[in-house]
Amino acid sequence: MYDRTLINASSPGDEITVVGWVHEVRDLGGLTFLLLRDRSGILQVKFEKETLSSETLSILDQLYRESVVLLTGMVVSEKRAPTGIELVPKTIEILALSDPNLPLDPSGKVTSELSTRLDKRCIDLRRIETRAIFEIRSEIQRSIRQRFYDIDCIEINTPKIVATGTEGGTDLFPIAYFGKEAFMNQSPQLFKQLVAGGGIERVFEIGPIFRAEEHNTTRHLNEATSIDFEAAFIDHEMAMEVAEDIISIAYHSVSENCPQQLHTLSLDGLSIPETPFPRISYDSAIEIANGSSDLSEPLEWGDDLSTQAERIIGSTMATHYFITDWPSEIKPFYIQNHDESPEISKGFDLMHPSMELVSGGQREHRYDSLIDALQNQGLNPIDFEFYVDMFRYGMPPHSGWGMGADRLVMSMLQLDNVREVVLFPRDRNRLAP
RNA sequence: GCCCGGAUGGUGUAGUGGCCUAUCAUACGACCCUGUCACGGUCGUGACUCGGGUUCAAAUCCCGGUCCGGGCGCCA
Repeated sequence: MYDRTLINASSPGDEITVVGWVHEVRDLGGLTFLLLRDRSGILQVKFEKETLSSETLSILDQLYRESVVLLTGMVVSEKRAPTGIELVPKTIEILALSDPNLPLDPSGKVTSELSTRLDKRCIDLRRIETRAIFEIRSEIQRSIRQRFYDIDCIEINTPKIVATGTEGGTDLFPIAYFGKEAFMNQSPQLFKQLVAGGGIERVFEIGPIFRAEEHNTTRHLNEATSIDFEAAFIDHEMAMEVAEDIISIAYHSVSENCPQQLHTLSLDGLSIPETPFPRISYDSAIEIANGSSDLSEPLEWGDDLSTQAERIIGSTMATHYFITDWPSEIKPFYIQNHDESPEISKGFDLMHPSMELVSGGQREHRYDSLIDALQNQGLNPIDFEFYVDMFRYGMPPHSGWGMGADRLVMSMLQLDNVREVVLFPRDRNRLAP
């Protein structure tokens, strides 16, 4: 559209055309500085009034912050300028005028509440901090995708409209489907198993999941992005190795490729968690929690870990860690149990000190055991026929996991609300934009 | 689902019964200013979530609604 030069690619002596947003105007009287912002940075433009035409002066007068302009001119070296260079303009053209009453301040002089920022996300995206978050999120997904390809995975897409839930169907969003009962899928779980256990063996998917729980926390959403992995002929131990490798590669890539964005977020020298992550059993997790005086209610074997318990264990571990050997009864039916002690499962969780990041395990691939497991959890195998039936035709041993992409970004960037890392979050009361 | 908290100019805030004709910052307008970099200075514009109640008097107390934030449960 325009043959333009990016701000960070312009150097002294260049005759350039730049386009972008008016970040700020500083009128000193005879001299006016305009700070122009594009996706690459901010450039100071100098207007000396006595050299300007009345036309240019009147344009300058209408330029509210966040208006979009096109400027041509000469880049000069100027040590008094913030970036060491400034633009001496020849022409200025307004591409889009902005209303002066901005719904939030992209220059960051006045802070805005998260809810205001989410309501006006388009304007919020003009803040360099917000942009840094999504640039990093993209790098995380790019590097993870790359790693999956490197370990021979195929990227798949499974349906988001389903007839039945993963673990029952209580917390699903019902939708109208030509007169039939249907739901938004809460997880690709069953489908990715069918693909991995089909002929493809190694698969991954990065896609949306939907949960209808009316929770109200800073780490839950009703629409989230899940990074799913599933592979045939690997056990839960190997699946854990893949999980920690994926986390590790994400940290390394961001550290290496996003120094500018990390700096913007005051995260210079991002610390990279060391692998392998410690593995602790469910039993010792309970022990750690119960050994703390901060725990208000002691846990009994078979209880799920409370948020408080998770925090206590997290601060004790002080790094990413796995919890293994969970009681079978609190893991889903598709998780395989240890043959020698069936009350213990081959399920695992990968925890960040502040929250759960990954849930996975070795799957039950034996038809009879799977039917038993379904029934033990009060589910009707008939409801899962499309899935269960396939286990009659040579389902290989397989394992996998699902990782909360939003939580990965949130925990890496030490943000206190998952909505910060989702462009247009869906929560209990937010459905737009 | 249970529980707690909040709503004041465009934005972010101060204000716990009369001192509020409501503070400050930013924004916007006018004027001054040729090296700002959160530019500065002077003046100005602009707001109490809605409905009901208590009171001589309500932004402030009470009840209800709406909207929002958060904790727990559960999970990714």
